[in-house]
Amino acid sequence: MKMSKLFVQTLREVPSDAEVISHQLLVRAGYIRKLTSGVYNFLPLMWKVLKKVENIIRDEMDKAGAQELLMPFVQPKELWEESGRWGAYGGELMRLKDRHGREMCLGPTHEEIITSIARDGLKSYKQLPVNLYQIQSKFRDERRPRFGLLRGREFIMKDAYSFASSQEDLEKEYQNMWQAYTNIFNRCGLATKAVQSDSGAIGGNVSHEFMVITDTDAGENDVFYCDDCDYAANSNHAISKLPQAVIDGAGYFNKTEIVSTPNCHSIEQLAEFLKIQPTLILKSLVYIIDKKPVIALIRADKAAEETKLLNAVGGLEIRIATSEEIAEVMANHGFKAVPGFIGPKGMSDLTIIADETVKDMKNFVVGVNETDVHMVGANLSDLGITDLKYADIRLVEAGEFCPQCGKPLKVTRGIEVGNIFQLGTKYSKPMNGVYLDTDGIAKPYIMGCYGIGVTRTAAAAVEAHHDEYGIKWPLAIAPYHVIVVPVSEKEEQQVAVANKIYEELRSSGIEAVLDDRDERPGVKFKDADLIGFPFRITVGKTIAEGNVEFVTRSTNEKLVIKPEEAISRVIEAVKNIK
RNA sequence: CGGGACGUAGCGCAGCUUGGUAGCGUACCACCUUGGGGUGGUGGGGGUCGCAGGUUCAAAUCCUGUCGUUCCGACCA
Repeated sequence: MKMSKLFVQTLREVPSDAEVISHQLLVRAGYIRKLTSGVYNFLPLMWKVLKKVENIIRDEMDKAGAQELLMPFVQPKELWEESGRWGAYGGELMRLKDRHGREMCLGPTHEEIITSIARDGLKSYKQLPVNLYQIQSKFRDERRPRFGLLRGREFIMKDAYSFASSQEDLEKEYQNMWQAYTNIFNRCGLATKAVQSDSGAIGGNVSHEFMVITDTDAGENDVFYCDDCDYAANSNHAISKLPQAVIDGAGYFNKTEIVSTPNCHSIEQLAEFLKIQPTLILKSLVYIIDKKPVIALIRADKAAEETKLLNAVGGLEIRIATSEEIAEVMANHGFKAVPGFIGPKGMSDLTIIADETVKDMKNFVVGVNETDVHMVGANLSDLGITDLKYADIRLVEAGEFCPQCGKPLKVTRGIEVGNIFQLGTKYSKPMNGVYLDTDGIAKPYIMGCYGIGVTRTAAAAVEAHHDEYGIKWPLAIAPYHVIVVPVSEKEEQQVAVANKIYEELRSSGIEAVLDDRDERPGVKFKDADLIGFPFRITVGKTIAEGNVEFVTRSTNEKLVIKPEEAISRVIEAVKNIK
């Protein structure tokens, strides 16, 4: 491809709406263009990158025995009602009506469709196990699209679904996909960590997320991991062992009584006022889960993790209550305490979830729904709670100890590029996706699903590989392998040699660009760095000695070598990725 | 969805307070210049000032509404 004809417009300035580096660079280097919020045009350079990522995925999925198909993007409401998700899936599901008023949605994922395909075709245990996948655009009407391709509304995803007749076969396929994913991300030049993750409100099934570790804002997930063993988990799923703490207030309080604690609105103020550790305080939080108030109790030096709490309740939507809503809950129970003094007392008609940390607390401090006082030396029996459910709803913090080996946990941020999930019969059961087993009995498929964000993977590669000048694509997913740059279009010898190198590269199957623009060298170099060609062959004044300059973008290492050697280095590198 | 900010040329922005010819940089076109890290100059093309309504002799500017974008909090590939 000649640079003069390549469809790319580079920008000097950062677009005002681009927050993270991958978004900024992909726009500046002419890969993407926003159409509307969370929806992007993939321009020719981007499309080449995406196709390479897709083809790596295809190759590994096919090797792993999966079969590619393609399902529709627009889906009928009826299937979603069968699975129960028409109601359960929130605002992310883009719903629309056709001209006859039939309700449809844009596919955010395809469990319903694949299950309907499977139940038509997979009738016998003899046909199982099977793994089917597609690579396709998805649409999720995100509450807040941001970070460019990292969280778009329309994005390209590889989604695979496996069907098995036993849990053992499912687990075998799960491991199979785990290995395929490891291969895929390695080939894309991305180091990933597989971490345990939350698997949604329904069912306690197994799932792992593949995270690209980037300690920047672009990593939206907190990942806790242990250096001494293989433990790694998303913050919404992580567990930990806690260090020893003072959790019995017997030495601090002689008896159970109500004491005055004026203006102690925060845990810090209260702990300081009473001259105790926060570990002796029971914190009471009010959440709104599926529109109903829920009381969460936790030792006050720890924070609640909302996804865990949501799962403990079995709800779909969670948020912290506003002060108005707290006032309303108080009023409904005959209290009028302000936040800071609320507690579970007299709230037994509400769902009350207590964190595991609460179990061992004794003679603690707790709010009793009366402003400016707390009960000290209290135990749960003093509060008249009749119904209490214990669950782990605690947010893990760095420095707590690994649940497997007891060493301190570390935290980092990660971009989730893939996820594997043991679904079980979550969809096959309600949708009547069944096969006949050896005993002649119809049984639901035991399913798994496996996703990779294709567009997100490409963006994550930019997050992981760039410098102040631009992108440093891993060779396997770069739009082109090499750019050949004659320094001056006026120098006949430079132009002639550059042309010859370019033609030789092309005839060797190398994806090359020739920068034939009549631009100053600075412009050409800046564009080459920004766009991120893995190799640059510059033909300049050193051609007088028969040499060219060979620059490796990943390291910015510069060599002055013969043209033939530059060519063979590129050919060799490209051979090694295939 | 709640809270803040912003909509003026492809991109980045000024102008608005105090109403009166729509500007700057960059990108694009032409010519000259320069030729190893976004060279310098001259001349050009390109804008219903997000949209609608209102006030006014006159609205980018003031008022009302609306749509869009974006940042901060709860979900996910």
